[in-house]
Amino acid sequence: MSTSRAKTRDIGRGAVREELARTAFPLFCDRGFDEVTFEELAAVSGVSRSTFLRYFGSKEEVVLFSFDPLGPQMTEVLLGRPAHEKDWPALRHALAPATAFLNRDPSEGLALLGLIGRTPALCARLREKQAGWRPDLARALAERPGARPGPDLPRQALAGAALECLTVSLEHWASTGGDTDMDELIDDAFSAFTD
Amino acid sequence: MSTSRAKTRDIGRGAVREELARTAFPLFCDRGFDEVTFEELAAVSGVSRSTFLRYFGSKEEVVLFSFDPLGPQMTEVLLGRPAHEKDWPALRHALAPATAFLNRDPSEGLALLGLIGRTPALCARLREKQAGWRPDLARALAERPGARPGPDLPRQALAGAALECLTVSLEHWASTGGDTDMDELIDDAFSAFTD
DNA sequence: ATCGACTTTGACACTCAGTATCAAATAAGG
DNA sequence: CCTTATTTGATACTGAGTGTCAAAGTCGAT
Repeated sequence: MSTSRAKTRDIGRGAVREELARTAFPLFCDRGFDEVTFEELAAVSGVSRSTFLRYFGSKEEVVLFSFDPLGPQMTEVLLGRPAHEKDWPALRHALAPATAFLNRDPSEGLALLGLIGRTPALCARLREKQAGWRPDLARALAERPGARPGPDLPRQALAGAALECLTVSLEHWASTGGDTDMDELIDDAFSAFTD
Repeated sequence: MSTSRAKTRDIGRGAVREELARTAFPLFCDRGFDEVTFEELAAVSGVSRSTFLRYFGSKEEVVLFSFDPLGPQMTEVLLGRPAHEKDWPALRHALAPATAFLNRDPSEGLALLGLIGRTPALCARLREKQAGWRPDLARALAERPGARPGPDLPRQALAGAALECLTVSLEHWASTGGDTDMDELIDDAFSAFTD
């Protein structure tokens, strides 16, 4: 069947992307994102420049594609929160996939955030990704069980603010070397709106 | 004196930038940001490609440099708010320079936001700029008259949320063709956190 | 008005990201 | 084994952004 062939192909593609990104990451950290060319990445990975470029639409994607699943995951968590829970606490719980992703291997998460933080191009692209998650979270807020109908704008604002809380918390977490608990930081950021 | 010479030089530089950007803007709107090259911009403006590039570090700057004053302006407004005013309302007032900038000529503001909205590279860069304003706003929150000392994170979160309210409001304003009042939209976004 | 120091300009060359094309290699299915 | 679809790598190209240099322009001082 053609759909199953396509499916296995995508799985293989994903695995290759992960492998290529894994070999590329140390180079970025050592020499700086801007100082590494596709040619070197290809050489280190043992494929041609053409092939490397076919797996990643841009150099930024090599670093940031691993964030892609977070948007859908956060949306799913949000939709699964109980009906009686208020929007703001529900959004707080929806950030769990992000913290889980970075806490899986904290030292690597730290290296990743550090690299992004000192590379403007990566900051910009990650923010772009986050901005793409916001409408989905807002829609999930509208569709959650027990949601009251109303205008869209406040939900967009809440979703955007929640993601911004995540951003500032991660920034602070990375700047302190990861020795504070990430979830406590996010709680602090969130509580700025409730007390 | 060398400082006054330098000052007049910077004024001249700013005027040239404004002029170059003015002639470039219609081209971007007509043909799309990515389809216009520096060579064409230079040709239309009557300067060489080299000169054009010396005035703008990147093509995105040609469109976005006009947002640069907003950060300092918003910070200044925030610092001038009365001591008894709570942080959130004060931040609401601090967004005034942004609305003023776009409402000065609404149809041009609409064209500007439209161009940005349909150009991912411009979205990303503008978000980068906004992200740069956030720490300044947070610092202003800490330094405003009557500020209570405390951890930095909540202030960063508040400042980031305020800017996000601005973003979603402008997005909504642009998507509805500018026929709703911008300040009412921002009020709606802000009130999502107070009711 | 002319000189001399400084700045701006434009021409040129260069690196690298990203796109497109095509032929050879390779894998999968019958 | 053969056919067909996919992947790969080689090559060439456009355009962004950087750097250098010599010519042109600016401005103050004499």
